[in-house]
Amino acid sequence: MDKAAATSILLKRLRVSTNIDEEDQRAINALPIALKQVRDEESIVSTGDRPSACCLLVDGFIFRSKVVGGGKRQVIAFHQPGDIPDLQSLYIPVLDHDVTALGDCVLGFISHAPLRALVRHRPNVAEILWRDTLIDAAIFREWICNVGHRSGISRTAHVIFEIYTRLKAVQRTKDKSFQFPATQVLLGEAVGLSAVHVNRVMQELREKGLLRFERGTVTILDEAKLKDVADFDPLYLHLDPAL
Amino acid sequence: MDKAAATSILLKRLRVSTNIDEEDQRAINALPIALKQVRDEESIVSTGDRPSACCLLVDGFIFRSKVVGGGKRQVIAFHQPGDIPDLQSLYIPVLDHDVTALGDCVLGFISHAPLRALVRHRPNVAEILWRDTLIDAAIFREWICNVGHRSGISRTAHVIFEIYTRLKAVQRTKDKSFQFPATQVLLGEAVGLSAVHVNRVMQELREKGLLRFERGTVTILDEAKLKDVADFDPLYLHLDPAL
DNA sequence: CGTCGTATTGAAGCGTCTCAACGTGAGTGG
DNA sequence: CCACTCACGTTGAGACGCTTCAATACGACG
Repeated sequence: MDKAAATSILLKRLRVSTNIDEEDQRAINALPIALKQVRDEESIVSTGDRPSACCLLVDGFIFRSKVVGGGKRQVIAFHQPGDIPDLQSLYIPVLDHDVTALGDCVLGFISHAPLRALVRHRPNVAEILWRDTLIDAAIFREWICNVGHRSGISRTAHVIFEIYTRLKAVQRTKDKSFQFPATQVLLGEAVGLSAVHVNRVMQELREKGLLRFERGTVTILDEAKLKDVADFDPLYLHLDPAL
Repeated sequence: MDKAAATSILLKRLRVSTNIDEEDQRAINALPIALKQVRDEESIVSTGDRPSACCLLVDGFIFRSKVVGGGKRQVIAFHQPGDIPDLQSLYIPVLDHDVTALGDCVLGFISHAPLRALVRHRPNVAEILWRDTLIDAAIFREWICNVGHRSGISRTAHVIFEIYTRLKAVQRTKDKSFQFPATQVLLGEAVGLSAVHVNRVMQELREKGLLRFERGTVTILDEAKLKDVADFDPLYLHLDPAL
């Protein structure tokens, strides 16, 4: 895993739009990226930090979380390769949540200065990055609905189906299964359920033949039914930038 | 309420940063804004729409919502004058939620074309607008925590304290009270509680001497205690752009 | 081979929901 | 100006989803 791999992931992500021209690509290629390995559960940036770089997730998973009254933790997002989980730090200096590695992963740090310069001089790139943060927000909105109005089984199915859909979009699923090293405890922190209840929900999902969730790998057994139980409509992911 | 008033609200909002220069202000002043009155509960834009303009809230309140399985509605945001609730439509063509008037209000529509041109030629303005959408996202994150991990009374206190804090920041509160024409049903849709339970929570908040919520006006009785019950930390609002 | 994190199971408790009834005030038409 | 209506707020009672606590099982790892 080297700098070229990181640049390639970034380019792939930005090139979803046809607006990127050769000049833009050259500028992106010229971007300095500092690679770093982090291990499972390792903190990347935390609440109150004022980072001077953004972090591109090159390989592995990341989650973002906030601490809610009395020390409980709410997971607010899961990220996959290609995502820049703290892109907002470019324009909001103080971080209002924590970013943590979910399993071992590879990061590429891009300093704010060159990134800001890129955004200033390459409006096409700026638009795509802005758009990326807007989709981030769209996912947050869906998560509000998820924890706000769906039942335990439905919301659990929903987060998993979301991850599945996003991974499939970048060819990171094998058949109907994918790696996802979250524990039931962490999943509970994401959907606002106790770990005990997540466990019961998982059993129900398994018994109903919808999915298996075991030791870091998820297998979708019945995609249509799962989507139905999850009350999942992919519109909010805005996967096709033309739409 | 005329176009000058709308432009003034917009300028005030954008000028939070010292980065805006005279040239930027001229460009903002030149922006065509079409005023429109809408009445309580009237739909402004809906899921699936492809708006060709963004809407600046000039006076009144707006809420955004999504429909969750089986017709239930989740309110995902409340907006106040100066906000542009559908700014994201500038770069995400299809809307993934509904935008509705909360009480009668005055809107200023700004077409995408001149807004995109402004963003292209005035990077200072682009940054502030981008920042605005990032703060929007920060508020969504906090709402996930709210519905995910807080008790009924705490989450209800939290939304109200958030509105209070944001209104105070733009001098739209009188002493410790402000206008807010939401019903208990709508509030329930925002915090993920039934209307019946919101009612009971409101009684508890009143009995504890924390706040009164009556016919469109909210009065904060004990700011410190309410903040405590709400588990409220204003960091996520990023009110001071210098921080 | 013991230890520790994770998954699993059971049972009791409670926060919130649902249903259903009733109160209240504002607006409307006769 | 009264009677009607309707939306909103309020109250009570029973049901249920989920939590908490506590104990056990399992598997990875030093």
